[in-house]
Amino acid sequence: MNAAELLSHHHLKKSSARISIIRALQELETPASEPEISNKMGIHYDRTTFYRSIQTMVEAGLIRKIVVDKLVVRYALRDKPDHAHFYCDNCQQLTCLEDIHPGPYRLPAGFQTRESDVIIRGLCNSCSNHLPIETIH
Amino acid sequence: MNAAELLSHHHLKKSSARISIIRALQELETPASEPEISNKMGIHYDRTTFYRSIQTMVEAGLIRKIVVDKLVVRYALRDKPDHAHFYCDNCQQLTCLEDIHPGPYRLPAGFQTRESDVIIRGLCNSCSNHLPIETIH
DNA sequence: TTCTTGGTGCAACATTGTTGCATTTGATAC
DNA sequence: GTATCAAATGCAACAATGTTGCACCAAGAA
Ligand SMILES: [Mn+2]
Ligand SMILES: [Mn+2]
Ligand SMILES: [Zn+2]
Ligand SMILES: [Zn+2]
Repeated sequence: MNAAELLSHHHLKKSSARISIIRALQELETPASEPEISNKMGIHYDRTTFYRSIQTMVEAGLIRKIVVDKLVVRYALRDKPDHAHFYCDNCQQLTCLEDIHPGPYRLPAGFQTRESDVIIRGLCNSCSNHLPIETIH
Repeated sequence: MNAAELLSHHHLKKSSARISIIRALQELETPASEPEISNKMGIHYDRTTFYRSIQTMVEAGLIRKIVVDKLVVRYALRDKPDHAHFYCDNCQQLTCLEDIHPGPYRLPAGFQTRESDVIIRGLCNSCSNHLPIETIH
């Protein structure tokens, strides 16, 4: 599904910023940070517009915002069912754990879930294999 | 358990900053942000020292850092078993869901979990009762 | 083509966390 | 108690990320 189709699917106007953000995310194929996305978007990039566009698309459900930790925020197209994410403390790579689905959670009476996040931090397979234990503090 | 005992329990030096952070968290009784904690700490507050002290105590396992979203970070004493947290999009209150425990998760081979977070966002019981539906956008 | 709503670009600002370095303090040994 | 030394603190400067106000522009509908 291309950028224009995704936008009309979510009842959003087509606009240059939105289209280039979506294309950047499609090329990157993995959840990406603002700097990573802006690199793909080339010149004529405005940070304010980025944040406003991202927010619109997040609220529309087109894009997923994954907050691993303060200073570690990644964005991804919401093209797969919700799933947990693994963040490697060593190599900073974010891995989609598409087999781990959040919830459903049994909440106290009256609480309404809008969205849930599962973030697992640790060492990824590559780092736990290649790293001598002493260097992991 | 008082502040000094908690520190020695975790093999950390007693220091004025650490003690007053712990006391603030004990008084607040709920996960609190840096501004909330610093208010409780009164005058003679230094933000750099706060962040260095918090980091030390988080790494020692004395304090839990709960990242709800960028610009929404809360800290709490790690005095209960790990549990999920509910963040109300309307009133911004963070509720401990002590009955919901994260994981254990079955990860791909080689992945090692160090810590996991479950954040559920939506409307709390108070807000879903009192709020007319139209005002929830 | 015109109209209108909403998107964009820019400047200024806000919040939260970090780094370097000189000074002070807590814990231990004497 | 006093000396010692590593570690904690305080301050200034900086960095990263997101927000707000406002003038201008562009997409989509009439
Ligand atoms: Mn994912
Ligand atoms: Mn809690
Ligand atoms: Zn890794
Ligand atoms: Zn609420």
